[in-house]
Amino acid sequence: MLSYTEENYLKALLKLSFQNEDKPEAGTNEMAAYLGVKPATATDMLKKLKEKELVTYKKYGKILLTESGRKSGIAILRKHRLWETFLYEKLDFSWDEVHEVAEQLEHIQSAKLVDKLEEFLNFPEFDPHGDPIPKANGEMPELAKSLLSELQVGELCRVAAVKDTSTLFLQYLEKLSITIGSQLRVIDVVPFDGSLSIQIETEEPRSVSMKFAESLFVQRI
Amino acid sequence: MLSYTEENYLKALLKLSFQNEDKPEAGTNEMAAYLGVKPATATDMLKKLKEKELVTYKKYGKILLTESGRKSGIAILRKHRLWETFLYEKLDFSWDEVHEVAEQLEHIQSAKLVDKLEEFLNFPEFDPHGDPIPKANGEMPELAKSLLSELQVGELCRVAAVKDTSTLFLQYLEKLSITIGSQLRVIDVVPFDGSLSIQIETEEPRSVSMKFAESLFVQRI
DNA sequence: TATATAAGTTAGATTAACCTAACAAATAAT
DNA sequence: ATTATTTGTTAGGTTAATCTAACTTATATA
Repeated sequence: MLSYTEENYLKALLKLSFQNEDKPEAGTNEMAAYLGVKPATATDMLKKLKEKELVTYKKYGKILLTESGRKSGIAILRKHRLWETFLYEKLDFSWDEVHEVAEQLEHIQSAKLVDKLEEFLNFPEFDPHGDPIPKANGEMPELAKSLLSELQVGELCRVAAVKDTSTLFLQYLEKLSITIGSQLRVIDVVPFDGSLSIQIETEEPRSVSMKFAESLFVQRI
Repeated sequence: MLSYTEENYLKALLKLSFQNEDKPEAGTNEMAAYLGVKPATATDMLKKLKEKELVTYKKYGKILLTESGRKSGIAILRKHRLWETFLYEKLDFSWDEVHEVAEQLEHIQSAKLVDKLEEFLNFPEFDPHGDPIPKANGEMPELAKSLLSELQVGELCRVAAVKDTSTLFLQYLEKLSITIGSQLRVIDVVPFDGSLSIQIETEEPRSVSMKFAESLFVQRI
């Protein structure tokens, strides 16, 4: 059985492996920063995780999840995203409130609970942020995502997920009334600074920064 | 903020205070036994709780919740029972499966979560075991107590309290191994003298007098 | 009342998760 | 290639929650 903390390390490693797309390994400092602990602490924990064969790692080397570690990580991510969906859909939590609570709920131990929760929610494929919810067998529904910044003038898309999950960004989205599924059209692109003018649903076009456009995953339609 | 463990001590103390009806205080060994730790461990923790003014207690003396400690305990009990209700009603957990998971869920920190959960469940007054769910303000719905003599043949109930507190009656209860919480079923009623045949837990049915049945408060389940 | 038993405390140790400070290795910059 | 910087490790310490063993106080019994 994994401790609360061990679970957090595995989940962090998994998330980092998603972030760093093509290189799934992470470094000690990266881990420590992500988890808000000191590097020395991460080193200690990584030794323990290695002992339990959840990560492969050697002194001064890169950290990688083993198959078993990945499986555990996915199970936690699954719980996290199912709980987020529950909070959002059933308990009227807003987009930016779900994460913090799901962060606690993801550690509840009960196989039955997770599966029943999934059933109760009607086997959702994506959480409120548009991220895929792993299935019980570990598979993840794939979604053809592009960044908003990659679209051409005139293209129409649907908001699929956020790349940046910071509260500030989520609150900004809320202010713009953009949610998962919102329809956007790229009206204009300013090559000078990468900013672009977009139409949200049927509203008046408005300008957003390149940083913004690089933080939003969309699906072309 | 209270730690997971501190919360458990407060809840235990509250539960023990319910159990020992008219004397709400508990002893170190009692606490330790209830929580599955050694008495020495309980002593240490009680000192800490005293420091935080959650219990009143002096060396070799009895342990009692302060007002603040009681409030915290009730808040945890509230969460526990709301979660049990959720598991039972929404996720098809069985009666005996809910406790273990609720034991974990009760420690999730989020005022909003509890209140929204309560709303989602339609402000239930009792949990699946028939125990009252404290309201947000700490009040407890009184359980509708009936006299055993008011029940119909076939009805199932839980012993809630005694009306007669005489030693003779209490000793008789002890002999029958009936305590608060014992489950009884009315098997038969004899109109002639008001005596009735009851099944105590899963034992063989036995006969008791009308006087007996009029001295025991029960809760229908 | 004296003593035996039960109840409770203290002291010292352990483990998990964290820290700081000092050091070592790897990588980047001149 | 040498140095500077970044990255990672080690050693030693802290805190919360637990333990065992030895001790003390309170209560029950003869």
